[in-house]
This record gives sequence, structure tokens and C-alpha cells, in this order.
Amino acid sequence: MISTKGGQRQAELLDAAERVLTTRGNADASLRDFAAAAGVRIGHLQHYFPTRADLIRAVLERALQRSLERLSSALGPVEERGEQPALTRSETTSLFEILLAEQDDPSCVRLFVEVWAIAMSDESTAAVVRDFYTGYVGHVADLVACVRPDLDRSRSLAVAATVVSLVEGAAIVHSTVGVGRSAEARSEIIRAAVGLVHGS
Amino acid sequence: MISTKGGQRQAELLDAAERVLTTRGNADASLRDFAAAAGVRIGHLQHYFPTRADLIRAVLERALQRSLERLSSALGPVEERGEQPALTRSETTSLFEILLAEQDDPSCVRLFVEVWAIAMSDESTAAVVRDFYTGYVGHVADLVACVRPDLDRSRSLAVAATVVSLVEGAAIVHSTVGVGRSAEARSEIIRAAVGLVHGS
DNA sequence: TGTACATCAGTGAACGCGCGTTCACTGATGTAC
DNA sequence: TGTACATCAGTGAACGCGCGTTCACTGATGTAC
Repeated sequence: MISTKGGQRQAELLDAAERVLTTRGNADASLRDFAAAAGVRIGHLQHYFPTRADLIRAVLERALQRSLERLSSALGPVEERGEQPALTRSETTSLFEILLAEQDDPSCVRLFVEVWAIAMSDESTAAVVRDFYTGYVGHVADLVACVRPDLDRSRSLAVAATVVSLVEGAAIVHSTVGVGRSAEARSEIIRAAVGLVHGS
Repeated sequence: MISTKGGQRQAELLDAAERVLTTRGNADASLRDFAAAAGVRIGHLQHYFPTRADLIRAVLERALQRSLERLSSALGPVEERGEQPALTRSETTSLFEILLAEQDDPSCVRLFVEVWAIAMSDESTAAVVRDFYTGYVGHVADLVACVRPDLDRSRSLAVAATVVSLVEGAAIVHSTVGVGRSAEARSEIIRAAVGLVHGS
């Protein structure tokens, strides 16, 4: 689908729209902004996305899907280890380095903030976001289960939700609207996340 | 100031505006919505807040100030303990129960999401939010210092920022756009926060 | 105490503008026979 | 291979509407003398 000509064009429009959304924000961006960023006329934008809501929803949906794929390709291999020896702390640390990498891109952080704000007003976006976090927490719970097979599933999920909270919160607290980014802060976050997973 | 007649009226207008902001969201709320919620005409709203930006900024500024006061009145007494014996885990747990209480109110969570989104487009709001988190993290760092006096300030601050990340992230992850709220999830968050503070 | 004036709270109509949406259209690309 | 037709990509002008802002105004409350 994405490889078809129309799908390719659609992807370009979504790329441009995502750029606008992460620079001007949903509240300040108009359809004319989206069209201009894509280098097309406003009428053409609506050939692919009939309404503004359709466009925004498509941008967010694709971004969350992409993020979840990134995340599960990082965490996926772990889950297939089966009965092998549990992960070492340093292996877990590398995994969190990957998960946190997304936060180095300010526009990625901003996109998530827009996602939250929009989801709180739009139930259909909220459903997509819920699915995202359910998947995210599920993957981390698999990691936890891999490190501590003694935990039952609901405990693994609770620990995973805590780890995800830490990571998501760090995106805000260490952003430009928080106390700012630093190598020390990041390593503290990772140390804490690894501690939670390994249960110390 | 707030006790004057004009200040009182202003507070009522801000109350109403805050209600609108937490139900419709910044992107979907118009000045007419704000005026209607306060039971006044749009022209009168602008007698106190000349522009939309003035109104929104005033709402957010007051909300953050209120939140920081709540938080420092919970954490303040701890800082004055001086050389007394360090806090027990159960004492720290009670403190986090108080800090997390704010998240039981969905409109409070939503307000923070709006704060983040608006701050990312508006530098003057961003400055206010930065001050808020600097104060927040500072207070938590004092708590950490109280429990573990051996840590130097920069380490206490790093631990505190991690704890604050956890709490802020939990607001999202356990909201209606995340995996939802549960007593088990909350106690897991608190357990983790206490663990971070006590350094185990 | 009474009067004159200034200040403040609140109204209501009107403003121009930019918004999202509609639609008739052009030109290129594909498909049938 | 050529022609006729359908589909798709993209344009551009126009729409009505709701937006934030402006402003002249009314009536009540305070203040001076």
C-alpha cells in the first residue's frame, strides 16, 4: 500500500504535516500551513484527507505505529531468548539506551505532547494511544518476565507500567519546558529503570 | 490583591477559564466559551484580560503556582527536621501518597498536558513551567538530602529529577489515554519512588 | 449632607480576517477494445 | 497501434462562519469639597 504511487504521495503529505505539527503545534497550525509545508494547494491536501481531523489522526496514528515498531524491534529479540540465562544489568542498560534515544529528538517529544493533548479531546485518537501504551507496557513486561521469571504476569505488568511512566515522564522533565537535558540526568534515569526491571 | 473586589472577580473568571481549558482544551476553546462559562459577555472578559493569550497565561500561571504551593506545604516540614533521624520508608511513602493525590483528578492531569503543549509554542509560558519544575525538583532534592545526607547536591538533584519524571509520567500512563488507573499500579509507582529516594 | 465628578464593572454591536470546507475544473496517466 | 473513455493528481476560486479584537456605551460605586 505504502509502495503504491498514491501511498507514497500520502506519506510525503504526512511527513510535511508531522513537521508542521511539531513546530507550530496543533492549536496554531492551519490547513494552509500543512499544505504549504507539503508544497501543494489546500484543495489537493483534501483529495487525500477530506477533513482536518482526518489529516491529524493519520499523522498521529502513523507516528505511534512507527514508535511502537522501533520499540518492539529493540525489545523483540529479548523475548525469544526462552530458557537462556537471564539478562545481565549491562544488557538491560543497553536496551534502555535505545528506548531513551527517541527523546533526544525534541520534535519527537513535542509530537507526544500533541498526541496526549489531542487524545484528551478526541476519543478515536485516545483509543489509538491506549493501544500504543498497552503494546509498549506489554513489551516491557515481557522484558521484566525475562529477567525475573518468578513474577506473575500482573506484577510484571505493574513493574512495566512503572518503567514506562519513568521513561515518558523523563521526556517532559528533561525537555526544554522542564529542567533540561544532561548526560548525568539521563544515566540516572537509566540506572533507575534498570533497577526497577531487575527488582533491587 | 486577591482579597480586593476586582481580584475576586478576576479569580472567578480564571476558575471558569480553567474549567473550560480542562474540558474543551486550548485548541478547541474560544473566548466565547470562556465568557459563557463565567457567565459574562466577551467584552467584559477583555476588561480583565485584554487578549486571549493573557487569559490563558494567567490561568496556567495560577495553576502552576497553586500546585507548587500544595507540593511545598507537603514537603516543607520535612526540610526543617534538621539533624533529626532520617525519614523511615513509611514516612516517605505517606509523602508520595500526597504528591500522587493530584493525579486522581483527571482535569488536573489534563491541565498539565495543556500546560506542556502551550509552553512548547509560547516561550513566556515555557519560562513559568521551567520555574515550576525547578522548584518541584528542588523540593524533592531536599527530601532526598534529608534521607541520605551523604549525597552531594548534584546527585540529590539527579535522583529528584528521576523521581519527578516517574510521578509526571505516571500521570499520563495511568490516565484515560494510557493503560488506566488501578490501586495496584499506584502502589507500584509509590514503591518505586520510595526506593529511588532511599537508594535501594 | 449634598452635589459633581471620576473611576470601575459590565454590555452589546460591529469589525475584518483567516479558518475549514466545497466544488468545478485541468491535465496527465491508465485501461479497453 | 490507435482511439475513446475513465480514473486519478492537483488547481484555484469562492463559500459562510466563527474567531479575536475594538469601541462607544450604560450604570453603579467611590471620592472631593
